[in-house]
Amino acid sequence: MKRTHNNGELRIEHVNQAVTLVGWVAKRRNFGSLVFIDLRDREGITQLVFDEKLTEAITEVRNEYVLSVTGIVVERQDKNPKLATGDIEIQVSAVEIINSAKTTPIIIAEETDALEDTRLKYRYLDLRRRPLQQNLKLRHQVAMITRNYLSDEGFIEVETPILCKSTPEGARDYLVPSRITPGTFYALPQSPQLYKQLLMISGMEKYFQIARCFRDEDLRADRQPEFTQIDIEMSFVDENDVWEMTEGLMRKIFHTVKGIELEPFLRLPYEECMAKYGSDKPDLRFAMECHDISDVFQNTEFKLFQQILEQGGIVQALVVEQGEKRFSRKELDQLQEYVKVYDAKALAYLKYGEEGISGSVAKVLSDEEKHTIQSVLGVNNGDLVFMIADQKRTAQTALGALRQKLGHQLELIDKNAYRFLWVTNFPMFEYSEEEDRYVAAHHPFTAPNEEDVDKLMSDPQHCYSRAYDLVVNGYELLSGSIRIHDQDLQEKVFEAIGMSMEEAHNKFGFFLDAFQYGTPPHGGVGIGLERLVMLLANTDNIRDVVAFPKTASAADLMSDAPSPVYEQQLDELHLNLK
RNA sequence: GGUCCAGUGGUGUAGUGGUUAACAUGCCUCCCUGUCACGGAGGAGAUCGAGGGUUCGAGUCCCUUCUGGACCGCCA
Repeated sequence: MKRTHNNGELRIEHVNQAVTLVGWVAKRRNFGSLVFIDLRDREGITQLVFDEKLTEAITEVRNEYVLSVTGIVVERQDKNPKLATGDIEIQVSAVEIINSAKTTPIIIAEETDALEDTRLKYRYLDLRRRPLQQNLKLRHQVAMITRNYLSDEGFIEVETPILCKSTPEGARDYLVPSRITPGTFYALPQSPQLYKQLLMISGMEKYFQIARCFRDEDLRADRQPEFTQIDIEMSFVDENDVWEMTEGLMRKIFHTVKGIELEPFLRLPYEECMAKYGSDKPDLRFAMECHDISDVFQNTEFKLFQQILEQGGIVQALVVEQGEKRFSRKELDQLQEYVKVYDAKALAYLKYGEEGISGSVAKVLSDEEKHTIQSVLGVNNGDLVFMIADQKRTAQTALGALRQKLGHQLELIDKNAYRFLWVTNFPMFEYSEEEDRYVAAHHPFTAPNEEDVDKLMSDPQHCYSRAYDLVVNGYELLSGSIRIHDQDLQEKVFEAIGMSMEEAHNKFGFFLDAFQYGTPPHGGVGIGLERLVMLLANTDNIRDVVAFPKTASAADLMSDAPSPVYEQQLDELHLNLK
C-alpha cells in the first residue's frame, strides 16, 4: 500500500476520502474495544481510530512500531486545536504492521527529558523528536537559500580537497597518515583558505562552497571539531563589496526563514569595539557601554589604581542604571569571582544612593574623584558603577564579560532582536608569549591597512588589517578579510612574523608560486553555518543543529569514535604507538 | 592544561550519617467506546558511575578515577 498523504496535511476538507498513511506509533490510547493511535511522520501527527473489528489486529502494537494504515478521513467529535490535523481522524479499515520496535531508552514524545549522554548515544532516536527534526530542516533551508542566492549572484560552487597539506600556523590540524608514502601525513582542512585564494588566481572570480572544516582544538557550546562554513571568495573587490554581498545574503535568509527585515548593519573598528564592549563579539541587544575613566585618577591617592596607571594600565568602568539595590553582598562577591576568571585582579564598585556614596572603594577614593566619576559617566542617583583597574586588554575583556553577564542576569536582552555588527580593522598581529614572537592575528594572507604598511616591521603592535568579523547577538558569525595580492607585501608580512622566505616556501610554496602568475585583488568570508542556524533556531548549543555531534571531549558516543584500530592497520600506515 | 557543576530503577528527579532508597514517567498484566499528558486496579524493575578510605553504620563525609556538561586557556 502506497501512502497517499503525510501525517501533517489532512484537514476537514479531506473528510470522506480514502487514505493510506505510514509512520511511527507516537502514542496509543486503549479503551478496550476502541483504540486511538497517534501516527507520526516527519510532517506531523494524525490520529487513527481502531474500532472493535480491528483492535485485535493491533494488540501487540507499541510505541515506535512502524505502521501502514488505510481508512476513511472522518470529522472528529471532539476536535484538538493543538494539532494541525486536529479536526479529523482516520477511521482505520486495514492495518499492516511493517515493523516492531523495542521500548526506546528515551521517550520520543517528550521533548526535554534525557541527559546529554543518553541523547547522544541514541542520537537516531533523539533525531526523531520534533525540535531536532525542525533544526535539521532549518539547516537545509539555510543551505538552499544560500546556494540559490550565491548562484544567482554569479558565484560558482567548487569543492576543494579534504586531504590537504598541513600548515602548522593557526589551529591544530587533524592528521591523516599516508600509506603510500611512509612517514608523511595529510591534514584535514581548518578552512579552504588557500584553495579559495588559488581559485581566485585561477580566474574563478566568484567562488563559494558549503565546506566541512576541521580543527583539533577544545570544544565549547558553540564549537565542534568538525563544522561547516559557507566559504566565499571574490576577485576585484574591496571591503564594501564583500560586506554588501554578505548583508544581502543575511537579509535573504532572515526574510525567508523568519520574515524579518534586518536593520542596516552597524560597523565598528576593533579598538573602539574593545573599548566600548570589552569583546570583539559584543552583544548589542542591550546598550550598557564601558568607559575608560583613567583620567579621573591622574593624581589619585589610591595606591592600587595609582600603581596600575603607572604601569600603563587603565581604569575601565560600567554603569548599571538603578543598580544600587539590585545586588546583595553575596551577589557582588560572586561577580568579583566572575571577573577573576578573566584574569582581572579585582572588581571595584560604587553605589550612588540617596544617603551618599558607598561601595568597595568608597573610602579610598576622594570626594572629588567620586563626583568626577559621576559627571564623566552621567551617573544618576540609584546607579551602580563597576570598575576594573588592570592592563588595558585585561580590564576591557573582564569588564566586557561582566557586561555580558549582567545583560543576562538583569534581563536587559531583547530575545527577539538580531543586532548585526561589522567589527573592522583588526590588529594585524598579536604577540604570542608561548612562541616569543608576533603571529598573524587572522592569517598571514590578510592585507594590512594601507596606511599601516610602513609599520609592519617597525611597529607591528599598532599595525591594523583589512580583516573583519560579522557579529550577531554575541556570536562571531563570520570572519573574513581582503587578502594580500602583492608579492612584495606578502614577503614583508612573513618577515614581520619572523618567517623566512625559505620557511614560507616550505609551508605554502605552492601558494606563493601561484602568486607570481597574476593575482587579482580579492577577499572573502567564511560564515559559520552552525552558528547561523543556532541563531535562527534560538538555541545556544551547537549540538542542537548538528545531526551527529561530538561531546566536549570530541567523542561520538553513538559510534564510539575515536577508537583503537587493529595492529594490521597501523602496520600498513607504518605507525608505531608510543 | 586549569576551574566549576552533575552522575541514584529504562528515562527524569528527590533523598545532607541511621529500619525495607522515595516520586513522576516509561514498561508488563487486567478493566474500560471518545481519548489526545486518557482513566482505573495490580506488578516487575536500582549492587545509588567505578575503586579506596573514615565510621558501629555511607547514596550522603574524604581521596582517587571515569563519564557528561559549562567556562578559562586554546580556536591564524
